Amino acid sequence: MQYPILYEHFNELIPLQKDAYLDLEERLLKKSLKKKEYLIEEGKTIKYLPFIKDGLLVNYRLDAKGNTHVIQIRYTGTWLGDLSSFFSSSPTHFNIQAFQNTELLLINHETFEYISKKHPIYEKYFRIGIQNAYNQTLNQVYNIHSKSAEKRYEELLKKIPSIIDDIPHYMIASYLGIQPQSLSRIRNQ
Amino acid sequence: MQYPILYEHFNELIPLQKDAYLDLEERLLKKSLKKKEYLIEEGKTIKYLPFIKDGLLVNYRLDAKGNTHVIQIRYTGTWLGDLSSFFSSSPTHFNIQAFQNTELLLINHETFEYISKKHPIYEKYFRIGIQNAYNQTLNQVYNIHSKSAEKRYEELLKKIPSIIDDIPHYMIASYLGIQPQSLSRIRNQ
DNA sequence: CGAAAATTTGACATGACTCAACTGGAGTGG
DNA sequence: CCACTCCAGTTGAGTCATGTCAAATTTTCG
Repeated sequence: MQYPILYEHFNELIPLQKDAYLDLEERLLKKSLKKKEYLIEEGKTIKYLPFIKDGLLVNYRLDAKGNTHVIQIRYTGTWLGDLSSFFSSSPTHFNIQAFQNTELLLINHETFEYISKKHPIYEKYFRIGIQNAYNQTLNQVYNIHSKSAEKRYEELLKKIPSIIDDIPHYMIASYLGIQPQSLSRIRNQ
Repeated sequence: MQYPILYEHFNELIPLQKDAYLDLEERLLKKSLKKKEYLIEEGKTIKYLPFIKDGLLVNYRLDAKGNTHVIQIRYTGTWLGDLSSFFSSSPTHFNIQAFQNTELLLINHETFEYISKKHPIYEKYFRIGIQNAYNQTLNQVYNIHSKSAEKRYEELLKKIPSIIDDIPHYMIASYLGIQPQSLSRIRNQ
């Protein structure tokens, strides 16, 4: 087994037979990103489901005025791509950028088709994984609506203390839905 | 076939064999809600996946101060429940209320287990359905971060012109993340 | 070291909130 | 069927959190 972190990740959701896992593992593609490099850029069609073997990815969208809006920040041991673009082969609206050197494992369409047909448990696995991501995002909407920027910042820091050193502050500000100046003032207390 | 709207709904995502559909249909439970009645209340554990056969549901959360925050508004032909509570048998944080008389079709655990084992295509169907809901919610986060309350209101009205007559304005305001007074002022132009 | 990028600070503007009062319509009971 | 009550919606005045614009400072990195 080459990637115990991925095997563990599956097993946390549902028990996975080792041979079913290995059947996937040997078909995974690898990709490395250097700091500041992009995994996904707006307008392209996404061909992979990316798992972060080690590193850090930030997902943002650009609005009509060219301002960036960070939607998601994900660390080692999670997935971050664009399911919609991958499954419908349509151009993505997202930009996903690494802010540390990052190692990825990729599933392409052929492999996805193969493993979900051969081992139907994978379809269930992806259902649960996406369901968890959906719940997180509903929670994100609730947080934006119910809490001040300051409180959201505090909670983020509590959840991910290292974040302040991991990515530029203007990206954290954007994730919180505020300007870098405002984050600076919040931090100044 | 008793509920062509549900059959259509499945078929829009992936082709579904009629016998597989009927196998589900005969196991569905029915539930009616009168205007203002609740489908889901905070603290309870959700036992069903609810499909809106006809009507309108609003999903909101209460914060520490007791203020309500509307997260989702869903009409006929869609699902709205709490997947997390249903699948993990944990108490929900959500309140889901009908604002018109509403007819629901319910899937319970037993039925979910039965149909997803008997017809594995359903697991794929739910994966895709949840994936679409997830994408909608990501889009919601992007909208909150990138657009003014006024613009979000305009876009909501454009997407669902009838909404202003369907539910109380204070619920629409909450969905937009603003106070009823602010919505009133926005509308006054 | 030096240029470019990121962060901070200051001054001022503004969108949305809060509190309070008022208006209008829906539903209820006599 | 009217009178009353209650709730939703509106309006006004003042406040506050965050934005905007501009400049200064600090950090990063070739």
